[in-house]
Amino acid sequence: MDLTDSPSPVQAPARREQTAAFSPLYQQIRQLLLQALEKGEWKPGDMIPSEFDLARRFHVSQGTVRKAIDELAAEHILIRRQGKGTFVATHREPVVRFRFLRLSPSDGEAVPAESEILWCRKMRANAEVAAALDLRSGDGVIYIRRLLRFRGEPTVVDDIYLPASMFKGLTMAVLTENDGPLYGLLETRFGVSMVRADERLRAVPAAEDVAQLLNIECNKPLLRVDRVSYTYGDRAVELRYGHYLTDQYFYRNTLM
Amino acid sequence: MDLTDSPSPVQAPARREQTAAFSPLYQQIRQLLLQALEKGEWKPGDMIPSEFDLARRFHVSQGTVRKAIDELAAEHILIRRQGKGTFVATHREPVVRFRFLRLSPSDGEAVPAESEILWCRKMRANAEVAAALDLRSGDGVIYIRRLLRFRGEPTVVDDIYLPASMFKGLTMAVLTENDGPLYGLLETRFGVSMVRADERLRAVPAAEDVAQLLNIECNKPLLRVDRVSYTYGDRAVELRYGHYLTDQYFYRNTLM
DNA sequence: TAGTGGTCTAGACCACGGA
DNA sequence: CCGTGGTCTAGACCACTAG
Repeated sequence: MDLTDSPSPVQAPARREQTAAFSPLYQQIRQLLLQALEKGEWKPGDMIPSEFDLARRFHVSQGTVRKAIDELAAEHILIRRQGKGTFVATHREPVVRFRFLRLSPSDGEAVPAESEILWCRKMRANAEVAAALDLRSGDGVIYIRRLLRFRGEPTVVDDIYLPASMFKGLTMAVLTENDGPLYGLLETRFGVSMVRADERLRAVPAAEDVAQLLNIECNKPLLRVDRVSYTYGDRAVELRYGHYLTDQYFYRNTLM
Repeated sequence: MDLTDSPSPVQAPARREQTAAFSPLYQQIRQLLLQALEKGEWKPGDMIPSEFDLARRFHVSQGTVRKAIDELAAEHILIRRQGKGTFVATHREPVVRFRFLRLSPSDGEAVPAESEILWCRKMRANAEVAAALDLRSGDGVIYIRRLLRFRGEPTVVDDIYLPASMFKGLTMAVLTENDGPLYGLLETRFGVSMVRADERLRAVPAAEDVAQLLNIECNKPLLRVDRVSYTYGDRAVELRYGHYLTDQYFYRNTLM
């Protein structure tokens, strides 16, 4: 029984100042679970302890742990499997990739992307990149340009910026030998899990270099997707400019 | 105490066939609540009965009602307000509109849209419209074309198709005198609440008529948004083709 | 002060997966 | 068969709002 997290349980909610910000027990448990994930106590794909074990560890009831896990499951940070246990989500599972790559074919079946790495080099962050990644201008970043094909058709050009300090050893060779999703690589090799991303979409004319890669004429309309990805604790760890050719594919979204 | 919904409570989950599809009590309650909403028992903006009242009505515990309401609140169909009650969501609240109109300015503050109705006429559904709205080709639909401006700048052209049978009396005059959101009008005047929408985004060159309305040159890249909106029970009730000018605005999205 | 939603508990039992 | 998550209950108490 591990008590290190809370020698005197967690802050008892009963005895608190009326004026203090009220934080329910299950939210505190949620934070403790997030911290454990951040520390790497459980890795993507791992099963975490059972609800009763966690309840003992945190000195709360199983129902309270359950509610904390409910929230993390709703955020797709944890995944519950009845009869088996609760697991740390991983981008290696196709169901997760599906959430982050939102291109679907206008007709026909969805098909896995074929990725070709065109560039990978270290450089210094300009003001825009630095601002997005919460770095200082001039800090080291890894720049990756890649081309995605579906059924052999060039469809997406991605320009990706990652903080160099977090991904030491990420080279062309490493990227090329990885045949799964990029986020899967970042997870297993660097221990960084992407949990959320904000995207901004615009229609833009194709620049010359992108047009060449996609085998289209210059100035043809492309869907440009600017993405900032976050890991636990809302820490931005990736800036990505995507150019999507949407003749045969579309970006799907559900409003609720 | 109203028992009409369930003279013999709801189906007791304890005594069911192992092979039968298992539906937890709280899901059955959720369905009953949805049916009540669909019947119009509570209108958008209304407060629904308290959790304890509903528990008595359905012969279940308050906790079970609570879980049903939790789900409907997560879907933004109901809205909980601590200390006040639980309310039926309405598109008149700005917080809801914000979820369905996802354009944000590249810089500066968000600003309300000014809507100008350009067309409103009844016509017959072609195959594409009929398929999207689950109608037969040739069924009556109402076609609306409108222009949205932000700070006076023409930014969005929407072509909207609605089943005529559901929106009898929806005319140019009705649309013009309505100064709130379209979905608010459909709610209060026709009792149809939009609960969910699926969108498909592409980059396309501006057609001539749209370019004129947006005051841009022909073939300039536009973000085209095809939307199908649903009311309770996954019933499609609106097909909308939007053309967004994304020079000063972008479509925002969060991946989780 | 009353009424609403929100939290937390303890316990019983069911559904599911795997040994 | 056991261990996991999933459901349901009853009851106590807290937090928020409004009259």
